[in-house]
Order: sequence, then C-alpha cells, then structure tokens
Amino acid sequence: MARPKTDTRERLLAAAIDAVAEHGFSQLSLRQLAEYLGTSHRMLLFHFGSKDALLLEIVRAVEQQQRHAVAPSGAERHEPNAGSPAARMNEFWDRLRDPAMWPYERLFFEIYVQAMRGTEPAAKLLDHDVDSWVDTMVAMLTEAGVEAAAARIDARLMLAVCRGLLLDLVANGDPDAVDSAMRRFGSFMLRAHPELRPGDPGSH
Amino acid sequence: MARPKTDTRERLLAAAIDAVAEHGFSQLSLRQLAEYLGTSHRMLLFHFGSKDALLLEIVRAVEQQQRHAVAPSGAERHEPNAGSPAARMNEFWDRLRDPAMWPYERLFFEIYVQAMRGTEPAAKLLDHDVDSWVDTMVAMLTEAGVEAAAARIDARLMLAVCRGLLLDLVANGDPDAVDSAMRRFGSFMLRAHPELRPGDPGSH
DNA sequence: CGGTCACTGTACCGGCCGGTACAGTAAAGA
DNA sequence: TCTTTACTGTACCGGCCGGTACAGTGACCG
Repeated sequence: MARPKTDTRERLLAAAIDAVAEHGFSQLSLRQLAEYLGTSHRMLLFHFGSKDALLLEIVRAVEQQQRHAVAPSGAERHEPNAGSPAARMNEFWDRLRDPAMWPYERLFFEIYVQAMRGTEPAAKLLDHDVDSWVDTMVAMLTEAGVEAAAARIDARLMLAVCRGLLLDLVANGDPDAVDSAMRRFGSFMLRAHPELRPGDPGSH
Repeated sequence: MARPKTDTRERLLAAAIDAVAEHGFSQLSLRQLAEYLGTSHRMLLFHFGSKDALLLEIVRAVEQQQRHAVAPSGAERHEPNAGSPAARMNEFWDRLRDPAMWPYERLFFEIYVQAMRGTEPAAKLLDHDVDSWVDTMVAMLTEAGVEAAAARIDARLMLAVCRGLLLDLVANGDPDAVDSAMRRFGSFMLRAHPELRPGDPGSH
C-alpha cells in the first residue's frame, strides 16, 4: 500500500468511535485505545496528530450520527406533520431508550461532566448540542400550535426528563420503571396540550 | 504535638471534601489535592492509607451531608405533614438549585458517570442513594393519599426531572430557564394530584 | 533525661502517560 | 531501476502518577 492517501484513517476512526463509546474517553489512554484497535499508539498519533484532535473528531462524529439516528422523523428536513407530535416524541424516546444507544449516551453524559468542570471545548460543544435539540423540540411544538414562549419552556422540560430518565436507565438499568415514568410524563404533556394528541392535525 | 491522636485527619478530610467538590475527583491526583490543602501527598497517604480510601471517605461524607442539607423537612424524622407535599417539594428544589450546592451536585454527576462505566463501588453507592431518595419521595406522596404504585412512578419521574434540570443548571447555568421548566413540571404534578396542593391536608 | 510514639518532610520506586526520533518498508511514478 | 511517498514499528523522552523507605521532630511518659 502506498498512495491510496489511505482509508486506514477512516477505518481507525470508525473503530475508535466504538471503542470510546464502550470504554469512555476521560480515563482512556492512547495506548489502551490502540490496543483495542489492534494497532499501536504511534499510528493514532500519526493519523490524527494528537490525542485531543482524535477525541474531538470522535465526539463530533458521534454527535452527528447520534442526531441522525435519533432525531424525530422529519425534524431535520422540516417536513411538516411527519406524524403527530405525540407520535414523533414517542418515536424519539423509543430510539433513545434502545440499549444499542446506551454507549453513546454514556459518552454524552461523560461530556456533560467534563463541561461542568469548565473544560471549554466540551462546554461549547454541549451548548450547541443542547440548543439545537431545544430548537428541534420547539419547532415540533409550535408546529402543533403551542405558543412560542410556552414551547421553549416545555421543550426544556421534555429534554430534561429525557436526560434524567436516560441517566437512570444507563446507570441503574431498570427499563420498566423508567418507561413507566416516561409514559407518566407523556400523559402530563397530553393533558396540558390536547392539540399534540395523535390524530389532531394541529392548528396550521 | 504528640498524642492528641490527631484532629489533623478531620481537618484534612473537611478541606479535601471542599477541594474535591470544587475540582472533581476523577482527574485529581493526590499531589494536586495536597497542594490545594497546603500539605504534601505523603500526608494524605499517611492519614487515609490510599487514594481510593480517601475518595471513598470523601464521597460518603458528601452523600451524608448532602442528604441532610437537602432533605425535605421532616422527611428523615418521619414527621407527618411538615408542610404540604407541594411546599416540601418546593423547598427541596430550592435547596437543590442553590448555587452553593452546585459543586456537590457536580460531584454526584461525576459519580453517576463513574457508575455508568461499571465501577462497582460507585454503582453500589449510587443505587443505594437513588433508592433512598425514591423512598423519601414515595413516603411524601403516599402520606398525602397517593396510591403506592402510582407514587413510585411519580417519585421516579420527579427525581428524573430534578436530575435533568440540575444537569442543565450546573453545566449551562441558565437558572431562569431551568426554574421555568421546574415550575411547569410542578403545575403538571398539581394538576394530576390536587391533593398535594398547599392547604389540602391530604387523605390521612 | 531517655525512650516512645504520632506525625511530617525528602527522596525515591516502578509504571504509565502523550509525544517524538528515526529507521525501515513497500507500492507508485520517473 | 531508483526515487519518492505513505505509512508503520521500535525505542526512547521528560513528566506525572500512587505508593514507600527512611530519617527526622517534638510533645508526652517513665
């Protein structure tokens, strides 16, 4: 192999993403990571320049693929009415609670903790991520006729509930209890916003 | 100083608790910690035996004082009706959202992340902590006449909301948005359980 | 006064860290 | 064929880590 300008980098990155999702990143050394990938830490430094650069690339890639895998249907392409808001929220939660997603969610809680301690890049990255999710939720609610200011508050609450219950789920792992709590919250939301109910097309 | 069997240990522990709450523990070395305390890492090892033993002692102490500082009034001494459940929940949240508590809450999120990654002691410690808070909340709800199974679900949801919003608060720090969301959730709860409302003495 | 004991400072251990120097190695281009 | 280019392995760097050896140090006890 000489001049393919290498796809090795891409293979390494993909494998590194999985390894980091599984093992976390804050306690992971280049040497351990390289061992998981069946290579040497020298390779990672050659292809990615430094540990920080590699982690940054991993986190960005995870963020992107996470958003894509989990976004409520139509949310990104601004399709109106891809199902009722309630149905789209259910779908959103179903994807979040999928055990296959747990490693990536653990990764994000790890980033949260990093951000709490003032690590600047983590904080910026997270702010952007949170804002973007809030915007997605707000769009979904206002589309269904919820007033804008109220929608921002409800969106924040919905995301907080998701985060809080996911934390329960990935740390303690009692899916039934967590699901019950989420259904309970769903019933609260529907009582407050009957216009979100499946079958109701909303006000515009 | 010779045979006072030392209070130095207690002074070191108290100072270490604050330092760890401020700086986190997963990236903290004994040498850094000792520097914050104005001593040498040798002292910490002498008085606490090992880094792990010190951290364990710190975490236990924080858990205990946290529970004491933040518990809804009367919850620990099983006093009935120390204010309406709604008032007690408000008080609980007021204490949690106090910025003075943030360092300790950051510490707990750090422990959560540790527990997610399967660190056994962290996981056990956390399970116990979570269960105990759920029990406290359940007691408050059933005291007010909520049926037991429903109370467990609501308690889990309430704690998840607290966790999710606290995570927002300590990581992003927009107190107004977080408070609005919490008030919103409070209104959901009161709509579902009118018997929790201030002034309503409950059903027994 | 001499010994004991609780404690503290210094200097070190082996081990792992992120990163680098340098010498291959093998395929593509001249 | 010989050079260039892209990559990889080995061996190392200084630095920090948790932990330990050991020599004090000074208050109490006989």
